[in-house]
Amino acid sequence: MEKYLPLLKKTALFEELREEDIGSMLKCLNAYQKEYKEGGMIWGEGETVGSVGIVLEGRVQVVREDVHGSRIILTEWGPGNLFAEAFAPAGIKEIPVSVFASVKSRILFLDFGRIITQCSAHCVFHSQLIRNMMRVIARKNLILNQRIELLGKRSIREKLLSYFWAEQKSSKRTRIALPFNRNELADYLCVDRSAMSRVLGQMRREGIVSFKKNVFELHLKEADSGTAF
Amino acid sequence: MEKYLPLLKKTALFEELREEDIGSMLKCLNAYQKEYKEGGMIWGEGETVGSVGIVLEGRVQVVREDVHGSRIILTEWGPGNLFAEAFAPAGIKEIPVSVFASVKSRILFLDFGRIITQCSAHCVFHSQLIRNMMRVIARKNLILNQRIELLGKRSIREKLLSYFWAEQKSSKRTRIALPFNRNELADYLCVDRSAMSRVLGQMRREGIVSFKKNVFELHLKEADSGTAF
DNA sequence: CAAAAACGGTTGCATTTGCAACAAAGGAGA
DNA sequence: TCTCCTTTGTTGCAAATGCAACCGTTTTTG
Repeated sequence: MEKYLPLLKKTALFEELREEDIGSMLKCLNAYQKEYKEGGMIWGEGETVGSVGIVLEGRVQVVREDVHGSRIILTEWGPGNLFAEAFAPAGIKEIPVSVFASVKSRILFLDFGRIITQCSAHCVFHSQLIRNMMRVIARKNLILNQRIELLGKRSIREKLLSYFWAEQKSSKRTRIALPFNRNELADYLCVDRSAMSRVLGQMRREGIVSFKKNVFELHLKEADSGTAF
Repeated sequence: MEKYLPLLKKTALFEELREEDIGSMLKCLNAYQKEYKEGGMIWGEGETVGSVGIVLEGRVQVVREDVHGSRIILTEWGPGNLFAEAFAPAGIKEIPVSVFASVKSRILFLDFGRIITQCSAHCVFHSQLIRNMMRVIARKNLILNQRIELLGKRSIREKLLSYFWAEQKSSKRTRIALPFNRNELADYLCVDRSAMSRVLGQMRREGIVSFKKNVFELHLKEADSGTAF
């Protein structure tokens, strides 16, 4: 466990807490780890969930399957990120989504009830933890709003560009390694894979992106977007 | 103010608190009201916001304008609902959205800092208030996820049907009065207004919806959806 | 009351998209 | 190495969508 303390210290949930305190808090939060292989299901739709997950290694996808079998990737998270943090505080019993490990992953689970309940006098960090939890959920809220904006774009091209810009901005690199293969990217942007492939090909021929496998490079600044459509 | 106490008691923020306590809490939270006329701007994109809003009367729309001028209605709230509750806890200074009153509205503002700060010993309700605040934000999180799912639908028809079903389910009526005119509905579903109008016309001719102005009736249960596409 | 603005529907047309089927390329395992 | 399976790109085609323009109706406003 010690191995992951530096990572945990950097997560939003443990912000402003000291590394040496986190260890003792984890016990207080009934923490346990579990490993998942690629494609392994962490939670299935309809399950009852009372804990939050933190990605220690690997990546997870929060997914929802339509009645018609069409699949949408709601969110995707890598190391240091929390997931399923909103269900318990919202009073949701059966979660409306499934969560998968998209690659071999190691997940840390924390008892949600313990996070928001002031335990005993000696655990003085709880109020900080609650504040942090609120911040985590609030930030996720903003991320979801950005996602809504992305999905509101009218064309595949705009969705791709918006997504690339956002990734570029957050990673601060021009070359970005997407956490998706083409199928997953299409499910994330909510478009048809082959149609997306066609648009990607057009954009490549026009010289505004280049890519190889899941590594993309954008030869267009956001400021140029006026010329892109 | 007393006039609105019954409404406030029913809001998620004051859940499990007694009506007579809410009055004194409002002072503690620096509460003040303001009235807006139809179309009045409550906050503009880029403004600094440290308070949360509660709709007392009327309706508000949280909106974001694209660079190209295309407009998307992120969320829409009526009496009893909170808005802008995520910015302050997320540490956002300049809000990335605008908020309008879509009809004549009366808004109650609460100082966010005061909500999450344990004030003094005599205000014993604060921990309940913080728990409630977390629940509010978490629930909104789920609502945003539903919105993402809606926008993930591939056709205007599916978006319309999903929206109608959701409205029907939450209002528990077959006839639903939408809080949108056609332009706004299109901006909410992120589609072209005239294209939407065309699809609505088709659906009407097929007999699966009827509508007059903003009152819609759906002659199709969700279970029938297999036949609808 | 009259003019202006807002609203909602319609239509033609070019483009985009979804869908299905197939082909090429790459990887994993026997 | 060969085979099988997954991934990615391509293509034809019908259908859906965005866009722009226009028109009739309703609502607002001076």
